[in-house]
Amino acid sequence: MSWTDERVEILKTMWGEGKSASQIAKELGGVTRNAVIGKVHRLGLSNRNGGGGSTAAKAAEPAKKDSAQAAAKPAKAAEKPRPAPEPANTPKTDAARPAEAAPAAASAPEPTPLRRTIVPAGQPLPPQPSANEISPEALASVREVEKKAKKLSLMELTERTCKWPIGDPATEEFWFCGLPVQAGKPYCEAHVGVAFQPMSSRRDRRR
DNA sequence: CCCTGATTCGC
DNA sequence: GCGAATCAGG
Repeated sequence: MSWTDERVEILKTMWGEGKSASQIAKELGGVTRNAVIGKVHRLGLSNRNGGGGSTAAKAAEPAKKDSAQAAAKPAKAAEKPRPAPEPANTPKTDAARPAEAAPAAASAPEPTPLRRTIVPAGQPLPPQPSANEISPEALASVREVEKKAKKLSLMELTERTCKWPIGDPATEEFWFCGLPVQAGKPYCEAHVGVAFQPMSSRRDRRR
């Protein structure tokens, strides 16, 4: 497979939308995520904004044995042909909402058939409409997950099993989720969702 | 172990 | 230019 204009465009679009290299590679087919990343770099569009689950922009410290490329890239800011896709958004409360939620929502398209906001390639994903409150989806997925829980005991927990407790510790009805955790988090995707709340929502527990 | 992107370097 | 291997990290 070669990087045809079409494929490059898909790459640019998806990368711009925050898709991961592996996702893009899978989408394109015939290439590995390494190839995608390599291409991304060669195209000069590496640092995309994100934060969240992004681990990028960490290796700024070469610390090589040989003095190959001392000063890396002092000024790389290349303008992107992507004008602020935010026409007239008027957040009443605003309160700086970077993109903390975006990656989380786009990180698990496979397992959870939540909202599959497929964007017809062509134009980048404009705003990130889905303001993530607690989101009924999150709660729903938690309930869903609890049904699929592996019901692990304390002793069975490992570093990569969700440690979300389910049930009442005072009864027999108690176990841990046990599903695979996402990154370095203690919980699975769904439970991370409810454990790490935006600090919004949940405000009123109006019971 | 899963995953992420970054970088290097032979091709 | 390409991308596997490697690196660095969550």
